[in-house]
Amino acid sequence: MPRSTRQARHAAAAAHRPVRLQDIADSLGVSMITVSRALSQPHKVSPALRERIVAAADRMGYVPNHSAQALASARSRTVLVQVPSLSNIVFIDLLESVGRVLQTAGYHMLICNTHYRGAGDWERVRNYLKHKPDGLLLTGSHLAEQAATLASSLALPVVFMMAGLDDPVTQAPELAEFVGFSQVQAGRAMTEHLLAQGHRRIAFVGAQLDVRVLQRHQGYLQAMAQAGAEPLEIMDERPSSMAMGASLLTRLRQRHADCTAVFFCNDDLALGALSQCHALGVRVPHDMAVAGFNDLPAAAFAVPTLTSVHTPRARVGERAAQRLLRLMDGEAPLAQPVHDLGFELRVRASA
Amino acid sequence: MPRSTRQARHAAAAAHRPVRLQDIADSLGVSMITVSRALSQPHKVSPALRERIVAAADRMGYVPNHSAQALASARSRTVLVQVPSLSNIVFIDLLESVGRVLQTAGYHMLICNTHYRGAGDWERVRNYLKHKPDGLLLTGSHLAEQAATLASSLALPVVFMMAGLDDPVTQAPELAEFVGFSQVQAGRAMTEHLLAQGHRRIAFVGAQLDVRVLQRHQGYLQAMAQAGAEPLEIMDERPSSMAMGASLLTRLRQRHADCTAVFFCNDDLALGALSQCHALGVRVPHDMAVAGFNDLPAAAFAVPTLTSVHTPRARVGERAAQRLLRLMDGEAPLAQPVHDLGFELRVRASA
DNA sequence: CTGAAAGCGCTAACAC
DNA sequence: GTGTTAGCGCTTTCAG
Repeated sequence: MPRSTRQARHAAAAAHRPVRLQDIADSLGVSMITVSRALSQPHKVSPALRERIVAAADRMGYVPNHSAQALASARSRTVLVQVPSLSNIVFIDLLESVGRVLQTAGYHMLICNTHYRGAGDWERVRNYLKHKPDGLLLTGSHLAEQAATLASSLALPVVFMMAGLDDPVTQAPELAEFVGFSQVQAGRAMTEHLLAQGHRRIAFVGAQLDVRVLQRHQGYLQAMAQAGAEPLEIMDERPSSMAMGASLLTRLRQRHADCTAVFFCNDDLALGALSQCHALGVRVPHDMAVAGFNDLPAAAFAVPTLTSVHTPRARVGERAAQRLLRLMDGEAPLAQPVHDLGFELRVRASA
Repeated sequence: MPRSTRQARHAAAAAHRPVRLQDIADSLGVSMITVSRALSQPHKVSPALRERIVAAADRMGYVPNHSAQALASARSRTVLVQVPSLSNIVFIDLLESVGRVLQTAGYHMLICNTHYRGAGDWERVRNYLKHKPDGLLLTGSHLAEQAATLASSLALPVVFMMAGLDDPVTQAPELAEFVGFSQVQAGRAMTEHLLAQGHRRIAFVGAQLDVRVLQRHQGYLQAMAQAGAEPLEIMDERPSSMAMGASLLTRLRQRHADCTAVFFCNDDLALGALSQCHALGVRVPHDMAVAGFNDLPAAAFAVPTLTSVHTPRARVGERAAQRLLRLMDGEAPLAQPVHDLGFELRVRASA
């Protein structure tokens, strides 16, 4: 930092130095610790004094110093929440509900966006550990192994969201639980729905091939195999988007002209495809049935309305946060640490 | 905390106590401060020693304690970012780009979701000040006044996002800048476009009436007044959504049957309305022209494609973060502290 | 280039 | 119910 800056900063600080506990204590002629208690453990201070202290703190504009609190108490009241992306509404809903629960409990949320880096995810998460979170909320079981080494050595509770239902995680941390639903079963259920409609030439189209997409794909394969139908797939690693859905639909029509139904790994792709069908004059579902996954708000308003799998994102976040709060409170993990919140097929006009 | 819990925690901590600078120093027979410097100001330590220290830190699994760093250095390397909602993609895009810039610069982001509380927003923000952020990124000028008192007394730099272009903020903090575009002008431009198409009976439909929506409405009113057209409005305080758009469209048709064009305050409403038009057999744009605002990805894929105003959200976040970094670095605010990043009309099929 | 001393603001533990 | 003492892990002086 340049010299002049430091001086300026110092001058400002000197002019308006933040109020500390000691300042309040001095102004009232009591000890600092009493002020501390009055503010954070009110029942330990006599009502009369407590009131005077709270009033003084208010008047003087006291703002606690979180770093000092965390350092002295060895509790940061902070939870590290990892998500692979902010562009996917699934994770936004997760963050929203997690945030609500944690906020109510007086915890703050540190968000780590790993940008779908896959293998590099852990490095990102690691970078946030310096904040000494009291607990971890992770999406995706691919972090389980590393989290295990870390969390068990630090005795840090972890809850995995949207994971652990399909691949019973062997390397999981001791203080861990899992909240989600079975992506495999969900993929399977949708495929079975399409089969039940009489379709045999059913394609699976995936993009942004992360763990969850591959699991849905597995479910698709299982259902197709069981029905003795030949799988038709288009898998593209590039990020998912409506534009991508439109272009994949075109590719699908070229590559598998006889295909009568398509199961997209998410609604963004499906919605883009729906739009492309309209543009190409492909009638949905008459010429081609289209299904998605996640049940975005837009699915029910598409033309035609989109058949999809509704996933309990908000409830996953809520439950995960609630469980983590208990674990951070010292409770032992449940004997059955896997919470299956299920999913629902939403059959609409497109398939 | 129950007694047993505390003991368990303590036992675990004793077993695997986190590595401190002192531990590394001891293992190498140097002083703690040298280790500190080797890790955070490498140029101040001889290359040979530095290398040994870094290796040891790595081997021992050292993780710095952010609270201790912040407390000792009086810099938290944390930025408080306030958004009114996570359900609105506008703010997600903002967070995404802000996050990218800050992460690169080694800052962490503390997200404060104020849930469109309006007047209560400041209380929420206040609650995060205990983390002693080095800077503030706020959305909405309604926080300017309170931020001014606070920030100037704390010498905290602030950048306002999506604000300050319409209502020259008088009470702004000294160390403040503004990044956004004129919502009023944007609302006006869209209305003028509809007027230019020959429409006279143009309605404005708003929901979730926050500052920005009201500003767009102002622009609409200005354009209508200038054209000598009578304004038709439906304003609903409830949260915005596609479902709400559908129901507001119905209400509009009932209340103003002769209306030929409608300007929705955002794309969510407009997309829901488009769907409802389809359901009601209202041909767009023939029977009714429909326009939105924000240019969501879905706008270009709607049927028919949706005319909207494209807003530079990602660029706003990026610029705001960049400017805040400079301010936190001690630079003086620009003489012209208002950054107008403009907007673009995206004329498509619906209007 | 390296080190010693002091202290950031707060809370845990133990008095009284 | 209130106070005293000590220390959390690190960085900032200021010395050499």
